[in-house]
Amino acid sequence: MTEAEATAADAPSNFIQDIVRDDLASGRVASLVTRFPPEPNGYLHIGHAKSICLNFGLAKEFGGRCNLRFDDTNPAKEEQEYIDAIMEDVRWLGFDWGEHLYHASDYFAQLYDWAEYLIVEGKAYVEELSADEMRQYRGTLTEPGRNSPHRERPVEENLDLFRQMRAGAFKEGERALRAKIDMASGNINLRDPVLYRIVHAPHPRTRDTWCIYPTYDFAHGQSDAIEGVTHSVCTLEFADHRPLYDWFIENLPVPARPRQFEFSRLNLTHTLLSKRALVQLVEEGHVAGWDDPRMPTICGLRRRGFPAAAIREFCARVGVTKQENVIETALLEFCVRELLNEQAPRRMAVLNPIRLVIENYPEGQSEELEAINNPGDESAGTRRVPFSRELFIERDDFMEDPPKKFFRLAPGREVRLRYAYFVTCNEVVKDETGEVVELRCTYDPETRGGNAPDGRKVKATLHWVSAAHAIPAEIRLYEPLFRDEIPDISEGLGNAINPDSLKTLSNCRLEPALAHALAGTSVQFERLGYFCPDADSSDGNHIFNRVVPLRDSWAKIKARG
RNA sequence: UGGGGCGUAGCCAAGUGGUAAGGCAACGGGUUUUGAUCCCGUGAUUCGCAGGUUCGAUCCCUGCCGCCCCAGCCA
Repeated sequence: MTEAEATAADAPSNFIQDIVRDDLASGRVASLVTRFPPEPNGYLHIGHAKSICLNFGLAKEFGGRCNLRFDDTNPAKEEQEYIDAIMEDVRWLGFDWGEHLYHASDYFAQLYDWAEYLIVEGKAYVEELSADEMRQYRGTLTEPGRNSPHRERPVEENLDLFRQMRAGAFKEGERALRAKIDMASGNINLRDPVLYRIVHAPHPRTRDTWCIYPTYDFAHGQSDAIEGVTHSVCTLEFADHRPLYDWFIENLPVPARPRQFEFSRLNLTHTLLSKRALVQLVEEGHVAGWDDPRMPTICGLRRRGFPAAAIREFCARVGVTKQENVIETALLEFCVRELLNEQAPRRMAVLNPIRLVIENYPEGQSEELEAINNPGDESAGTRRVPFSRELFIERDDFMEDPPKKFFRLAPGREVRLRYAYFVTCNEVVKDETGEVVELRCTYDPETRGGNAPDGRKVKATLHWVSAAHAIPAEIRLYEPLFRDEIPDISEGLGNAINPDSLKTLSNCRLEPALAHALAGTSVQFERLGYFCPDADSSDGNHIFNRVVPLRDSWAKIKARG
């Protein structure tokens, strides 16, 4: 168990854990069964990760199980592509549903029978009002609805009509099956909700077996009951549906009595998590795709280099309540740094190179210096880094006329090159535009490895690469996709988007050990941040994503002035 | 003006009758061959507001205020 997981384990339990514990203790349920029920009409995002961690986490904690169930009741919107992507994402997050992979479509026959049962019981009827007319009859939030003129059809007629629906006798929208509950209910979900609608579209799994499909309300609770789900955990916006969920459970001969519990969904600053907004980002071309590293999708986060364990830790830290919340992205980044600090090997890379020539180091000579792979983990070992007369250092690490608090390299100043030598800047070479293009320095051979035998100290340690040995690379720096904490997209996405969300640096230099960095594995570029090879990389074309920068107190000092 | 949910620090979040945990962020200080990590320290005379009950209220009662969700044959 990592330190991070220990922290999460020590956290006080949330209200759902309390409910489960009580239900198990009282014997109301023998063992826990939860489910994660995505609709395969889009990609999973970090909000789903919270639900996945909750449902699978509960099952693991209490020795129960968690089913993966696709809520595939609307073939007009759903696709196999999404089903496959969702399974990949859930697995990547570290969860296993074992044999328990289900689809609401597995239950279409049973659901159909239950619909007829309701008709026979006089609790459902075939509607032939149009969607528009139904809206008229439904009333408003403050006014009760009126009964449909078809509400009192005889059972036989309803049965006949419903069977005709199933047989394909009608076009979409011409008929619908409705529950007969209460058109005057304050809860609009109880005003004779639609149970079945006609959809003439092939279903990804059942193909053309059906042309009528159950609605979410008619499918979800019954699916839970069929699967023996004991605790059906969903987000707050479904709380209004609970009375309907319970109505079906009470009025149908279902094999079990699942119960629904609601928690508040995750919101994150500087991003949007609604499926609609995410689709729009992709379709309008604001990002390169669902897996663009700026996207809050699971595949985007994965490509960016966020470890699954960091996402799990984040989900554990945000808590589970019924309170509306907007989590600062700083917490997510903290979880990523916490884990990567522990695990990521250290390397040196220069993002914005400036040449540094050591005048008293022999031309043509080079040597290898030993560097520690992870100062917090001795078992990570060491590596050798080539050093020579001409190096590159970070442009930000030199100032010709530095302010008081800047203690990196400057004319006449001595600093340490990490794991190498002390160097002193003697001369600044500029081009015709006045830009600094080269630093002429001398080094002290006695400081090999980074320590002065005479005990003299130096204020800064810089990262560097040997010019002749370095490998060129492109590095992509990411900033939040949206300018504001809570994006205002009322004028469209364009105005809300951060124009600097992606900055591409094409003149970067990496130490040779980075030539074989593994995809999906992050490394720390010392003093800069965590980086991860991008999928766009190819042989000889190294591309890295910045997962998250290191904390930077100099940046704060500089910003204050 | 209907129904449902929620109000504890900048952001999360415990506590639910005995005198406000913890994390993130922020800000100080120490260590440091990463201005990183690590360590130490600093926050609520107060729990949306107003009354009431009580020796005692964030917690119980009453009223008020604020925010979110619901009028798809989407989920």
